[in-house]
Amino acid sequence: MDESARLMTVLRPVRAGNAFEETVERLLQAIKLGVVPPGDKLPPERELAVRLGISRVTLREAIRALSEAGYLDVRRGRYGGAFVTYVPPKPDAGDLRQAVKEMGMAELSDALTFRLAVECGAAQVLAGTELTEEQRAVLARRLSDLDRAGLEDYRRLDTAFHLSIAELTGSTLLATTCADARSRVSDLLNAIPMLQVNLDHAAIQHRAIAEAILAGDPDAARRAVAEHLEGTAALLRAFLLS
Amino acid sequence: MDESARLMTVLRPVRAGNAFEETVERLLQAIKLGVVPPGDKLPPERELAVRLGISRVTLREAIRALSEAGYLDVRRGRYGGAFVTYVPPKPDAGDLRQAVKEMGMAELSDALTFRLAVECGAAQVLAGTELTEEQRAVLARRLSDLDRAGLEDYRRLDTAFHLSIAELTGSTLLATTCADARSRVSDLLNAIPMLQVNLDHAAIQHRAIAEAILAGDPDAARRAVAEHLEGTAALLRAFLLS
DNA sequence: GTTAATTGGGCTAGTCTCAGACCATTGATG
DNA sequence: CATCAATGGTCTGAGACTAGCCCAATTAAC
Repeated sequence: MDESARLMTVLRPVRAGNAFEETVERLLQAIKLGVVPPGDKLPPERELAVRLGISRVTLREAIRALSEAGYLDVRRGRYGGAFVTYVPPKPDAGDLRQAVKEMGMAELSDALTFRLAVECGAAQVLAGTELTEEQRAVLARRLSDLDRAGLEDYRRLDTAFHLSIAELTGSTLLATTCADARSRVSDLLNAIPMLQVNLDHAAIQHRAIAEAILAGDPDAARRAVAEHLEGTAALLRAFLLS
Repeated sequence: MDESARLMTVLRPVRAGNAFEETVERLLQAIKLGVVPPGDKLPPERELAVRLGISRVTLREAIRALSEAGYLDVRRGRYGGAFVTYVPPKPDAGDLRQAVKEMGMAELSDALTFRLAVECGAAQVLAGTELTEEQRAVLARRLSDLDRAGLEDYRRLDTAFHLSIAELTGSTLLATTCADARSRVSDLLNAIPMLQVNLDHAAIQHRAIAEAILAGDPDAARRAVAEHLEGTAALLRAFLLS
């Protein structure tokens, strides 16, 4: 609360790391968020390097690192590419404690608060928008995909549902921010055991979120998202103490 | 709404530009948000370079560029430094149209949506928190500073009030995101003429925001911020058409 | 089989960026 | 008026990053 708190905020590091490190982070985000699902491959190196705005050399270093770490399987030749081999580890409370330990409690709390704010904001904005039939269909589709998901695909489709809300606002900034917020907690979410009672509960909350948005009720949308995310956060704390 | 919208979102450029360009952006943000007010100086080069995580050479290039552009006055010797000379230009509808033209309508709409979402999210989160006496005092202080502000300081203190809300949540991520969102529209806000009737209106809205937060009412806080920002956005559009 | 298209693998010369050392200037203080 | 601490100004050698080019492997299609 210092007068110069804003100095710390604005005059923070310009770059989070070198190009190699940032590229690894970004690819890991694509993999862990399920943007490129297991079995699919990344775009060709030349194209990907252009998209990411880095040289192919740097991109290849990042891909090699992820390949050695077991996230990718790189194959040469036509119809080759960097195939995603990563599948989220089975939920485990030990992994969870380990992940939180590496992260630190302050950072965890920061990440959870951040996610709560931006996802509530996105839902509220979307609920306050006149939606086209196509937009409504996309949202409904994501919800039904999630409802029908098996345990294998649950996390990926859950991510897809949540991120779709931000994407449907049409704001690129908001979409990237929500993706960033989600990826900061994705390892933790993956470590939470998936009990049927919790899944049922989440399904009801997801439906409430979609309905509030479709009904054009920003307050209800905000409340529904807040309730859902606070429930998830509580679950996380519970398994941390177990 | 394409299935691969998420590919575009995640596999976007890793870096917004080279170190020099990003540093100029960041310093400009500090100056335009009033984090370093006119007449004050930036931290010494050596210290600033460490904070920004860049070399002194690169930092000096950025400072020289801003100095040549008239934002800074650099003086040597003990008690020297890079002094901020920038004062926001007088509001002008022509400047506004010019700024919007450079920005593009799509980007403008993105920035406004983004700001709406993150600032509402921050207010909602803060309202849902048990506030200490110190936190309440900071918020009240920022509000009264703004109420007593002259036209000279109005924008800077308005920024301070808005950013304090995010800072008080204790989330660094949220604070930096709100600062980023604000700086994307700060040139536009500066170009809006400050009519007394609008200032009076804004003062009432600011008070409503603070009261909702202090009362611990997330829905009211969200609504108050949304109303305030939508009012500002409407004002902006009005002057764009004038 | 042969071919051709696609994709990963690797090299090089040039530019950007960095860390660290040293120089030049200023002005408060004794 | 001499001193000295704080600050900007400058240089250099090393490492990171890039653009562009060509090579190697793979496989569908003929």
